[in-house]
Amino acid sequence: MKSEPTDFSIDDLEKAPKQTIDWYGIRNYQARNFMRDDMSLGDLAFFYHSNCKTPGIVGIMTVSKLAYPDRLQFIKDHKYFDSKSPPDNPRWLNVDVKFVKKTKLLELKDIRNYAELKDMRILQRGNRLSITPVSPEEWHFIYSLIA
DNA sequence: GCCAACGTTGGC
DNA sequence: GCCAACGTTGGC
Repeated sequence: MKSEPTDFSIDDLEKAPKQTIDWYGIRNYQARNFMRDDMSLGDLAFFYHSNCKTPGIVGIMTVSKLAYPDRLQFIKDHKYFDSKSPPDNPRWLNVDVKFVKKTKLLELKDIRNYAELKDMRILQRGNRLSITPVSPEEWHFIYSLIA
C-alpha cells in the first residue's frame, strides 16, 4: 500500500492514535476493489513510500477494520469530495490499518534487482495502482530480507 | 519539473 | 459505445 510520505508516512502511522488510520483517499476502482474484496481482518501489508527521494517499502501494518465508506467523499470542498457518490450507495471505501513495525528500507531499485520479485505487481509496466496484491512467496521473501 | 502510461470524462 | 481530451500517478 503506497503513500506519499509528505502526505502520510510510516512515522505518522506509528504516532497516530491507536497507531491506526483509515486508508483514505483511494479514488481508483481497482485499488478500491482490492480493499473491498481481497482484504481480511488481520491481513498484513507492506507500507510503501512513493513519490519521494528513495521510494520503497518502509514498514508493515495490519488490516484492523474491513472496508467501509470513505468519510471524505462526502465532505464538500475537501480534496477527496466526490459529488457523484450517492450517500446511500457510497462509491469509495477504505479499510483501517494498524502499525505493526518499521522495517529496513527496501528500495524500489532493489526490489527490481531480485529475481524472486520480478513478477511483483508493483513492478509491472505502467503500474499506477496505489494498492497491489503481494503473493505469499513474495511476502516471505521480502519479510526475511527486511523485518 | 518532466513525461510516460494510464484512467476518466463527456461529446457525439 | 467510441475516442479525443484531460487529469493523475509516480519514477526519474
